[in-house]
Amino acid sequence: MLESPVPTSSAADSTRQRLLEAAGEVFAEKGFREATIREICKRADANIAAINYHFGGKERLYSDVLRYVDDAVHERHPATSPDAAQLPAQKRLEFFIVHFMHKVFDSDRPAWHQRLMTREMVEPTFALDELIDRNIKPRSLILQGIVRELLGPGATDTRVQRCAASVVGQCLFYWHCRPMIARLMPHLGYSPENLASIAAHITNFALAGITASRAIAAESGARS
Amino acid sequence: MLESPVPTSSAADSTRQRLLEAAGEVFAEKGFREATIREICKRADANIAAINYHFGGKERLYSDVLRYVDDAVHERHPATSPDAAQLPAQKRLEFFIVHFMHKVFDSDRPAWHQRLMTREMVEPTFALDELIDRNIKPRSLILQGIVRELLGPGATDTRVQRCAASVVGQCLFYWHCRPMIARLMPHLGYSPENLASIAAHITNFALAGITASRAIAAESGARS
DNA sequence: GGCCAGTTCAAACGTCTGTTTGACTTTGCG
DNA sequence: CGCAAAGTCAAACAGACGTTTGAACTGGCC
Repeated sequence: MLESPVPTSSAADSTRQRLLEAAGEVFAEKGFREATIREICKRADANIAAINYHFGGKERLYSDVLRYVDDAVHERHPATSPDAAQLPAQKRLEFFIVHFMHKVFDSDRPAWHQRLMTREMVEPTFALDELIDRNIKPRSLILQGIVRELLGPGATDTRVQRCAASVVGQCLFYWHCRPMIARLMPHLGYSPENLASIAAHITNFALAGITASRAIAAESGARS
Repeated sequence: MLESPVPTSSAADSTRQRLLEAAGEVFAEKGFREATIREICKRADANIAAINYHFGGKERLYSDVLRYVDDAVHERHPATSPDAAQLPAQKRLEFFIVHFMHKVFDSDRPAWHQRLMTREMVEPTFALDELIDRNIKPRSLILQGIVRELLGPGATDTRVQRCAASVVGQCLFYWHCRPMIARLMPHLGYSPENLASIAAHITNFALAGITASRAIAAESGARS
């Protein structure tokens, strides 16, 4: 109502849009259960009944918000660089890790995304399966492709997946354990420089780990 | 009432004890907010008012449960082997990783522990600080000691902490992202053999990563 | 027995939740 | 304009929640 930059969206979408934004904030802060539609509506300057009118209930609002935020954030943060085909696997791994870290710690509007995802991991809701098929699985396959190339031909799926897990696990630790890290190492912040430095560490660490895994595979393969 | 193996505990502790056990279960399953004292009391065969009588409220019950479970689990799963002093750092790292994985995926009674800890990470409560000082910090220092030895003299604190983070991050990924892993790689279970195999992978991966980090430190140190 | 602190119990309280209701206003179109 | 559909709003609803209450029961001690 106050602003409608995109003329194609009807005026009716305005409250709907504001509700989506406000709900993203509140759900990320409080989680599904602890978030109240009263607070969401207050932040969106909407009436309580608007949620049931536009979304049909709190649950359907939640899954709509999740889809909305997930798509927005995956549009902002690509998993592969445009010229990926010409880059060696090492560079593509570096690109993946750097952008993964930036996606996770993006302090811009869709900062709720990672919070919402984390909550889905702690207590999956009806909305998780769709998210995985839609965005997580494709990205997982991209990473596995990179890792497979680094492991060389003949690497088993299990080995590829474990190495990929080691990559993502290193990145996500800084997110998942933030409250603990903040208390154990208060000096460690998440400035862009720090993020880049951490990403560089993870890349080196992972490349060495993958190379070692390749050597072990070759060794046990030769033995058999 | 039905059983009191330790004669020193008075009969009055019986309901209190049952409430602690039941509350551990329910809090782990539902989280603090979504867990209801009515369900806890039903599982403990106690009256609703018992919680306020014995603990003084839901919040104080929660922090008592957290302390209770945390101590129990850290007693079961040591961070260092008894003969640690005589073992090389590689072996101590392996021991740490294997037992860390077992602690996290312990399917016995205190299986709630990791769930409760994860919830504290997603939304820290008043109880987190005490837990960190009591159990997490000492274990973190043990791991940092091992890593520091592997990195060699002169390793900066930052480098030590990042390598330690890479170790723990790899382990916790399998826990934190369980719902996702279950959907992306349904075949991957958490049997003891699988756990041991994953621990072995992480150990090798981490040792190679730490060695590489040591080489980079030496290189940049030599350059300056 | 008489007494009292410790403990249990069913019932009720006040508050907060998501949802529904029915009247009201706005919008789009002939 | 006239009118139906779309949207908004304050108020009320029914249910669940944590907590409180006051009476009933338990056991040990004089």
